[in-house]
Amino acid sequence: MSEAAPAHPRRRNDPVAVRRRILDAAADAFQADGYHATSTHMVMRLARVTSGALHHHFPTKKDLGLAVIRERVALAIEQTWLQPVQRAKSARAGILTVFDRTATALEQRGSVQGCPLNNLALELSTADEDIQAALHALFQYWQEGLRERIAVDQATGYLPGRDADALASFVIAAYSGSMAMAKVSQCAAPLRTCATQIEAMLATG
Amino acid sequence: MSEAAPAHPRRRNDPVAVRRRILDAAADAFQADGYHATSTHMVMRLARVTSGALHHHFPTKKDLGLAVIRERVALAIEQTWLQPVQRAKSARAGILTVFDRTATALEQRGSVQGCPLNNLALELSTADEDIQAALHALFQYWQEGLRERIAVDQATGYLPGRDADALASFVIAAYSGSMAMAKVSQCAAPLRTCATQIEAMLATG
DNA sequence: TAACAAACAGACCGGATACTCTGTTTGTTA
DNA sequence: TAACAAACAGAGTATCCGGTCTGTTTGTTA
Repeated sequence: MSEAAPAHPRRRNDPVAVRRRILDAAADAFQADGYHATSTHMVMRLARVTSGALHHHFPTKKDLGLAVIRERVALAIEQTWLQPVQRAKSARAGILTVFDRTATALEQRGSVQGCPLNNLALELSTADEDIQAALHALFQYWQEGLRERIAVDQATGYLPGRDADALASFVIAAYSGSMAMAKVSQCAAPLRTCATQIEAMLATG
Repeated sequence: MSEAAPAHPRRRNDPVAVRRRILDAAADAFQADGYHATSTHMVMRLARVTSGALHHHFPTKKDLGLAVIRERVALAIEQTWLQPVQRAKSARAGILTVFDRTATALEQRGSVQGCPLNNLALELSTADEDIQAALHALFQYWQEGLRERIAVDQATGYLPGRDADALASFVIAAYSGSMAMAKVSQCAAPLRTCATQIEAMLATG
């Protein structure tokens, strides 16, 4: 009477939406404060859900962590790395675009929280086998996406060199490391420096 | 009667030795499990000290963390990076030696715990101002040591290029990032790959 | 419409965690 | 030798944290 039913009738609180709220809140909190420093109570508050709801969707904190890695961190890599690199006119241009976008975003944001994958990777990869496996899979996904694009450019003559996989690994390492330095120094300079070096490297081959 | 007094008489339990034991235990535990995942109780057990002793030397866990960063992690950087690079016949040779030694050590060790500075940096640099400052100072110390050596090589013609500081920053970023990847993949391959790329880079300039 | 299960709400709990506090030994100093 | 403080020993505590458990609403299905 007071509320109109949606076109496709659903439960009062859409469980999919609740699950998404929890995942968003957890991803934000893990990114800002780290996994261990984030309490489930904090996630409940941020997502505006009760303990019952949280544990209905994610029985344990580890389940929540795994879901964040597989559904949020993976998405971040897809969107900030793989898609730009695939859509750019060259692997080199794509990589430099990602560095530039990231640095610019950090400068505008004011604070640097770092790369979500690296943050969780360094904190958790030695703690739990399942989480380590999930993180490892993401790094491989990242590297494989980059490798493919580099291989395309090499085939069409845009890039010299031979070992596309090594180059992909190196680019990811340089990005991860410069993000770590940016986080500690709270400025984007290490990222810009890194981009310049990689630019020169991909030019001379 | 049952115990002989030392040459220079001291208290029964040398407080300096106790402090060192605590610091060693904490450094190991932080490196293996991370700061938040390590409880003060665990540090007490590993160092074989009581709560009274621990809190006498380090009133809070944060004090302990700061001391580990300033007295243990700094030492690690000095010993594994700065000294080898300074003593090598060239910056390039020194850098490659460090990569090779690290990779070899990891291969022999079987497990990869990562770079202690990076581990703590990504976990804590956004959490506490004092700790962030200590970590930042260490990165600068590292970068400055590398920069000096690179500048020397450039002056004597061993290395081309101009911006020694940018190069130092890049090398540290690449090392940090490849250590992160090594930790997640639990193998030294990313380090070896990274070393090869840097070798080529420093050769062609 | 009766049975059933998904989706919570929210009180409750055992254990852990960082830290405190009091007492005691021991070396130093006045 | 008396006073004092460093260097603990170890019991105790407030708080928090992840997780459980029971009850209730609500949509679906037979």
